[in-house]
Amino acid sequence: MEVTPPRDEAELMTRARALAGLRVGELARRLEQWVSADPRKSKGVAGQLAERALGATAGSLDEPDFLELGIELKTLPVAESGAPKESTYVCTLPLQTLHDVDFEDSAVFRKLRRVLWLPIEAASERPLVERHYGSAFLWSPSPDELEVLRADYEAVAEKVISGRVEEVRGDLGVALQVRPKAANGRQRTLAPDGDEGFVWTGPRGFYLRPSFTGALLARAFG
Amino acid sequence: MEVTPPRDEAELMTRARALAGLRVGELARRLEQWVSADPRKSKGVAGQLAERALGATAGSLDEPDFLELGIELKTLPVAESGAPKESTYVCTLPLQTLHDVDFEDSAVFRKLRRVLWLPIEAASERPLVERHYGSAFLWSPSPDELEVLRADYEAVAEKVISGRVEEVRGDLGVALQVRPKAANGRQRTLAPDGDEGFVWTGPRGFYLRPSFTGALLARAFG
DNA sequence: CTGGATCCAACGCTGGATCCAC
DNA sequence: GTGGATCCAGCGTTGGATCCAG
Repeated sequence: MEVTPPRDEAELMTRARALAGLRVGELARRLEQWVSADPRKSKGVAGQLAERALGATAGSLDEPDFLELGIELKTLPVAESGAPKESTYVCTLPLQTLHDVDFEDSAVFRKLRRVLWLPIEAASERPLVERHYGSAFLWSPSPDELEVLRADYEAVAEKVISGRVEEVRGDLGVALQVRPKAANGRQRTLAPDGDEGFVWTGPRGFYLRPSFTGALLARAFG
Repeated sequence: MEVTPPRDEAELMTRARALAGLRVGELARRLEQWVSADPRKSKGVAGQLAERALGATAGSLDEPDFLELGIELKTLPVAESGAPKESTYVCTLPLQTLHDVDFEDSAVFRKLRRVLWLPIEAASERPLVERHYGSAFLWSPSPDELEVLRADYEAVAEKVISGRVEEVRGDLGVALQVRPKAANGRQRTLAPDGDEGFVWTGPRGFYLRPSFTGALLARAFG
């Protein structure tokens, strides 16, 4: 079952509304995709199923999920309390090429310019296939949110550019956090180290903190 | 069956001499590796079998096949006439990073600094498994050969750096040729295009022309 | 509840080259 | 014979994220 890309925002939202209340297992059945029962082996599966159901461009590299609409899809795991259960992955931290990139030209900005948030139930005692999708909502950062993101981004960029990559840890940032992003802790990649030099370090990614996405949920649902 | 890396040049040459006269199918049997009967699907297999038999470092990335000896292995398909039947792949053309690389610092130079050439029968009507390995010989470029290679390399580098990548075609070069290197013709990669700009173009590789490797054969075997 | 560690699939890139139309 | 097109395996990277120790 392949779904064509949505022609416009209205079509995308119609499809997204049709997901609200659906169990992950039911969507997997419709799309004829098997889902592992091991939680460690089914990370990301709910998001990939949603991509297929909504007609996201398959295998798009460094492009929005809905290319012609300029919209990125993110599932957002929500605990029983109503708060996000996990941080949200944004993109890889480009250690090699951060130097000549202003925030407005960054992958972070491009990814977050327009996001379709799709909440999903995330009580860890409930098996993935039993969890329900929620009501999706479109979001673009407000001027205030943009300034917070920009400040966090620039603090990270400044450290990387000046060769202090080991200071770029998870405790940085109000909204935008940096954490390891790799298959395991032994992975290594190159980062700048002073003029012309390089050091090996762990690959990292940008993430949105739960406090930030929680505020978006609150604004959307009151 | 795993073979340990050769401890020194003498051990490498002893192993290489043991390959002379051996059929590809026989070596595959000893190494317990299946070989496709479709010639299009068995490109490169004779070389990979030789690597395993001689104890080349497995999966070495951008390093010589015999790391501690600084020696690269290349099989050389030889027609009944005694001339090379194909050009020899050297390395990828690094479109992004050619700018600050002199010939002596280039991947081409590093790959060709010291090569163990392993001739192999290449009458196309003979199935791969029936073809025989020949007598291997060590080679390093003579001063004259180095100058030819350098001139070809610099001509290519000059075009790439000045943003004229579309002029970098197979008709360039006396010894060192540039040809497409990709899974298919639709592959695209980025190349410089004037100051700060980029253009999409096909990935390319450096190859040695048959006339060049033919001269090496003639020198080695008279 | 924070932040380091980890999991899978898909795709790209590299290294091994030869195929084959003109 | 030239030179553009192509084939496979192995491994790295990215994009989808969540797991889980302290």
